[in-house]
Amino acid sequence: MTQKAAVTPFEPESRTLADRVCEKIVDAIVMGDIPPGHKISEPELARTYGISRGPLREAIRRLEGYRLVERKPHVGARVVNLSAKELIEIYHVREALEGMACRLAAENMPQDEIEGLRELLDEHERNVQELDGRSYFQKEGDLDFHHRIVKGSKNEKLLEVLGGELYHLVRMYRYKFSVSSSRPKRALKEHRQIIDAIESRDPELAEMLMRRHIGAARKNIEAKLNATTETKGDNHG
Amino acid sequence: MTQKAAVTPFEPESRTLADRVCEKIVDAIVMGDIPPGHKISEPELARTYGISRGPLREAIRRLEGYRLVERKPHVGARVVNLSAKELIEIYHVREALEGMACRLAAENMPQDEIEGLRELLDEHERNVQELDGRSYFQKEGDLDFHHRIVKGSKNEKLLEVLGGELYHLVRMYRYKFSVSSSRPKRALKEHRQIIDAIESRDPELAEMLMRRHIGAARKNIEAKLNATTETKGDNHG
DNA sequence: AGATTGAAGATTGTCGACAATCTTGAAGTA
DNA sequence: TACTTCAAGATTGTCGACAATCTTCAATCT
Repeated sequence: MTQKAAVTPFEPESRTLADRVCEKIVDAIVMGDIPPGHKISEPELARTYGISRGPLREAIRRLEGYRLVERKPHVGARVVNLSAKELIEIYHVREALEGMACRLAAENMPQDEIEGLRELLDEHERNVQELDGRSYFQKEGDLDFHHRIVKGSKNEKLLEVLGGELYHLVRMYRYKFSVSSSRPKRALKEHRQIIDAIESRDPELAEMLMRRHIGAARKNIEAKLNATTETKGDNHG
Repeated sequence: MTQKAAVTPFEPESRTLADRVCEKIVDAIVMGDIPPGHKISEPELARTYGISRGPLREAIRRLEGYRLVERKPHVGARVVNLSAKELIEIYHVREALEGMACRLAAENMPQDEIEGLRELLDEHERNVQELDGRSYFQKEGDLDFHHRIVKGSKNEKLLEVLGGELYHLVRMYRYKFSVSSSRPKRALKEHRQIIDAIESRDPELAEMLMRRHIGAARKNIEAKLNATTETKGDNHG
């Protein structure tokens, strides 16, 4: 708190190089700038981001923890290319985990967070009415809704697993499949039912509704996949 | 397949240095040789295992992925020291995840794996009768039972999450709390009920029984924690 | 022609050294 | 005495270079 801020020209960026570069690569992968199945070349990325291979390898190792890349010894890392089966598997995991999160949220979520969630849903409703159908922002909003419920469960481990391993993958693939946002009104109604159950402090109902909600999204994807499998086959030709 | 094997004296150890050292450190932490809360010194461990800091940092980063250590920038890594709250949280996650695994196992587990699981339980029963009470091996056997069911779900992501983030922590703390092995006969009976439900291809019942089983273990730990909290306070003084 | 072998190139794994940051302890002051 | 300051030591972050391994592709053999 002395003149420290004056000495450093722009920002000290207390975070490490690996931190920042990892974040950038995550965005690049999630946004599709680095497509699924693409090779992760250490020298190339090191040049791209202007850093040495040391912190870059640290960043790549973190991406592996996020399940965004897969590494083989002496061969290198590639961006994951989820098969249809794996994508469905993730939704089974989400159903179990977020169902439990919803149950715990019904027990532990503070009243003010519940009210904040209701305001979020009101905002979503305005977006849905406005765009009426192809609600682009609904996707982010949907993840925000789910994220807040997990936080409301007050279970740190739940947040770690969902946020650390599954969240990035879901973000990565939400652009391909319009996951429940194809029926935004229906999803919004389900969201309101869920928050009602949480506010009623009814853990069993809250869990059941969330599992049904995610299960419906899964079946929606399964249907789309079955439809496209006929014409296009598996992904990644 | 030429005389390649003759050239290499002992074993090529195709695995990387980081792989082997990581495994050793995992064992050291799980076995308690490196106690919870202990500082992970890079130079010290590098000397201990006779390697450079490069692969050692790789190993430590992997330990962070296993949730066995926590790192802070410019400070270092420490072995995690789970609070009572966190330990309970893990059992909530297990209840959700393994409940789903059990549901899926009832749908997907092949008949031969089910029979293998029955043989495992027969072996457990012999151990229980033999030792009648303090069944040391029951702990490993219990984890083996749960692991096989997760494999039987045929859901790779489920296996990744449970095996990658939670399994090591459960192994690490199973020595402190005798988790359900305090009632081995009861646990064995529950295991048989679960495998019956799986063989009956009854997903709902299978999930319910597994969740009840893990929930009972959790309540068992909660009781022990409440009992010891009075005398000893939180862990890690 | 097709398959196999081998060498050249590139990439990953490992190492040692330097810079930046944190921790520790003593010296100095109110 | 208690608190602040600061300097020495140690630790982590970063870098560049070398070694081991993999990949690629051309030359050779069947």
